[in-house]
Amino acid sequence: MPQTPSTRWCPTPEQLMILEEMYRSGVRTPNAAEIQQITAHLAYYGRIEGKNVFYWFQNHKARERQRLRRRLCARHHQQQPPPIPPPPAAGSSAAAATLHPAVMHPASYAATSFIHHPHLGGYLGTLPVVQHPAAAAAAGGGNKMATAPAGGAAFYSSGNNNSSSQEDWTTMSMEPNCSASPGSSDDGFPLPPCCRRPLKTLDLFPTKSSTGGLRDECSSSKSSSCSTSTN
Amino acid sequence: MPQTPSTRWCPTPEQLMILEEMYRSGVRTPNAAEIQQITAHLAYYGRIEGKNVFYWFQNHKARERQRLRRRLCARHHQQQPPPIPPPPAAGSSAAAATLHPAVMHPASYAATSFIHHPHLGGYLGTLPVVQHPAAAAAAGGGNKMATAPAGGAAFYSSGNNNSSSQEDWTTMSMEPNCSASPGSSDDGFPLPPCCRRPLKTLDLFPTKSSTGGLRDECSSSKSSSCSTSTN
DNA sequence: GCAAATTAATGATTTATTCAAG
DNA sequence: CTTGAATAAATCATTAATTTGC
Repeated sequence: MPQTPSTRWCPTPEQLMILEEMYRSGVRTPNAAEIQQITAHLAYYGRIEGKNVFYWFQNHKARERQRLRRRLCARHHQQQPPPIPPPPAAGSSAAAATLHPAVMHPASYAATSFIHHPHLGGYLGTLPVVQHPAAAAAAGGGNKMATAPAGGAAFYSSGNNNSSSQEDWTTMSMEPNCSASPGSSDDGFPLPPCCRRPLKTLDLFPTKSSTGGLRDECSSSKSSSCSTSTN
Repeated sequence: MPQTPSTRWCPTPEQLMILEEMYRSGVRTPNAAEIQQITAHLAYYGRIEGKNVFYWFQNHKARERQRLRRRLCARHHQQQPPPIPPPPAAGSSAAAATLHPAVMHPASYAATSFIHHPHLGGYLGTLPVVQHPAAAAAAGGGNKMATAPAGGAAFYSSGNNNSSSQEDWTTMSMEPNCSASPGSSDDGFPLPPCCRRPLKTLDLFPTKSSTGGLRDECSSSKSSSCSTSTN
């Protein structure tokens, strides 16, 4: 085995820099098409797959939030506010810009601001800052791709029986052969936009408790499941 | 628009029956290839996509567990065990079989029992009961498909800018053009099986608190969570 | 008997948690 | 310890049941 078939992706510094820049620019949950673009561009700097990009944003978002919570909680506990409350990544006071209020309507994403960053000249310029993946639903493709969007992550099953898993089931939308809701329209299912609202996507500090608030995090040992209060 | 372009999949009774039968047979997290098979077969009874199958198993598993937890908790609280603890769907006393201990090793799935059910003559017979998606990793494909498995769910971004999102990024694994770990092996990435163990997958009753124990569930409050409150 | 209003189920997404590689 | 990868839990949102008023 020549060059260590590492099991997991090791982002190169360039890749990382670009990703972080994008994150700071507001990209949080790129959809399939965007991930594809990003992957293609980052591939110039080293091996990378779409799922890596997806996971990176997923993890980065989650851990940023986690870090913030932990920090906040610590401050709240020991009354010792650290100098920089929420320093996102490498930015100035991008705290307000890092995460948009997320109250925009999905339909507006399609035409949302295009970012022009020095580091990412021309690249990010072609990538609309889409906060919510569901946004594109408003665009409504014409073919089945619209119905069966594009693919996803999670459940990266390493799917390979020796069977033929060439095509991707995520994009597979089949039509009935006999009866039961005769979806005859081949290009049918215009996918009624039904513009999903931003879903909430709790920005950083959900106001709605809903278990997703700020669980323990701060309680030194993870065992104490935030048992201090009501729970 | 002829026939109600419903935004979400409405399983036909036949589809539902088959799915439940499969679930009862032990199928919990089919991998991409299996989902593809299932989808293809179910498509005979009505429109269906791969993601629908994925989501169905995901939800069914989660809600079965939830139901059990809730029930157990209720029983523990009011000391009044209900007559039929977990009557899954159309099954007999499948309670014990509904949820396997999930301690089997992934590698063993590949050769696990093939099911022959009266209702599913010949169909389920061709589908190995794979519990954990990672199982197939042991089989090891040969090409890039092995590296970028097959696709997933979650983050079904309805991905369609007007851009070209034809191909799926989930299967997209790119090679560097210049340097940085020149993954030259075209069929490379033997994908070291590294058979993931079931992850713990807190079976039903996690012993490790970790917040994921059995939160409220049973606590009367949080009623309905539907329309009356929060929203 | 039907149709609007409510409630219960459940399909679809997002977030949190966990494991393990480096 | 950091972080990529993966799964489970929580949440949102829509559809089907069910109820209620006429």
